Amino acid sequence: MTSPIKILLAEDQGLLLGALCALLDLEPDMQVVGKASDGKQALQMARELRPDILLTDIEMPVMTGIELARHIQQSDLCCKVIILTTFARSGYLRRAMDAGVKGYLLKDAPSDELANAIRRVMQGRKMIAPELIVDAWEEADPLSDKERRALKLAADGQQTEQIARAMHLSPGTVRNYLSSASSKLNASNRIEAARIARQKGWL
Amino acid sequence: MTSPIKILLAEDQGLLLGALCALLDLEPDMQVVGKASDGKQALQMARELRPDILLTDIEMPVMTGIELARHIQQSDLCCKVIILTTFARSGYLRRAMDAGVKGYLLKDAPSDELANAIRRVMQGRKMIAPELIVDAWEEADPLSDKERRALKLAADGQQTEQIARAMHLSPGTVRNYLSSASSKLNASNRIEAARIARQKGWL
DNA sequence: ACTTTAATGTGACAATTGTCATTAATCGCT
DNA sequence: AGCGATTAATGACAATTGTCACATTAAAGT
Repeated sequence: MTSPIKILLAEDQGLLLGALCALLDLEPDMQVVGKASDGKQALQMARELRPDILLTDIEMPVMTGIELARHIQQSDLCCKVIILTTFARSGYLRRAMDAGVKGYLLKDAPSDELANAIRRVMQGRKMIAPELIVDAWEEADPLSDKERRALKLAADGQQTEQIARAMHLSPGTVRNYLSSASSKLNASNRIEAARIARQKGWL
Repeated sequence: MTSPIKILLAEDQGLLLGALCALLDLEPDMQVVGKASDGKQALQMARELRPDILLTDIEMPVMTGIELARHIQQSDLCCKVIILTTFARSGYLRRAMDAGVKGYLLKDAPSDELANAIRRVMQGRKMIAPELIVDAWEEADPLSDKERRALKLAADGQQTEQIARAMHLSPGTVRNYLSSASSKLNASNRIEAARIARQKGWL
């Protein structure tokens, strides 16, 4: 047997970070070499520690897991990124694959599968949570950037006037954007549109 | 030293459940005697296994952690319940205290604090996440039941007409409820009202 | 029996939102 | 310069929402 698989963890939820570390350290062929609680920190540690695997959450402060994966991909590090997230959203998966990740797992999965997934990825395979494989061939995000931004603000309860100020647009234009977003998503108002978009991971 | 602290875990996120188990089993004075992935299952296991501590999430399928705590309290089990949740919402904490829980911790906390918190609770202390202690003396939930229900549906993007049908009320009445909810929460529309209510844990 | 109180409904009006057709300005491209 | 595409704005109108004053009804006290 060769040297153990060196793993770097990135997860902002302190408890899960520590617990994952305990879990993986139980595996004789793995070794957690570092723990980061945001994306930026993880990137820096990856450069120093040269892990084989970077296991990261998506939603983290400072830098998201997706951005992190993109940076790793563009660097000279030969570190395989595995995403570990709560959200079974097809939009996230698509963006993650574009960023070159090797695995996309859900926190819902039983914990004993994790170590195996890591080993498979080390062998060069890709591991995608089964719940998502079907979804993956779903529609692409139809929203424009402006539509997305307006929808986000609307979902917070801001009204047209305020959204317009925030986006440096006229109220009329904002209503146009929200209207077109709604029609693209087959929603009957901005709130429903936001809900749908969020559920698909487009928001 | 006496026998180890017997712990039952309830958590629907499979990965965290397994990882927590690994983490706690590292402590020499603790022993995880059971793992449940929903509230109902946890209640049944608590009756069979008689753990000293029940460590549970709030948001679980079938039965929430709060309901679970209430059942335990009303039973003859002398099992101390500790809530472990992502959400720093004062409403949740209040309801949890009413249900007689002995601890309320956040998943954000560093993992090494968990074992200590459990030991403290075993000694009869109460452990509340510091972020929440300030919040705890905040305002009580001002919403009526109908207001809450209407707000929930509105937050989904349903419009007055549909909400009215769902609640067997006239559209006018629904608008009245939403209006009064908004004014109670100092919101300027139903969406903002829903956002505020959700943030406080009232929804 | 006679208030009181809470829950529900109505109607009216203003404000906000949704929809659409049309126009204007800007940019890249040939 | 001229063409299409993109982005932003306008105006008009209908629909939905927010607000409030005011019935109506049915318990719940006293």
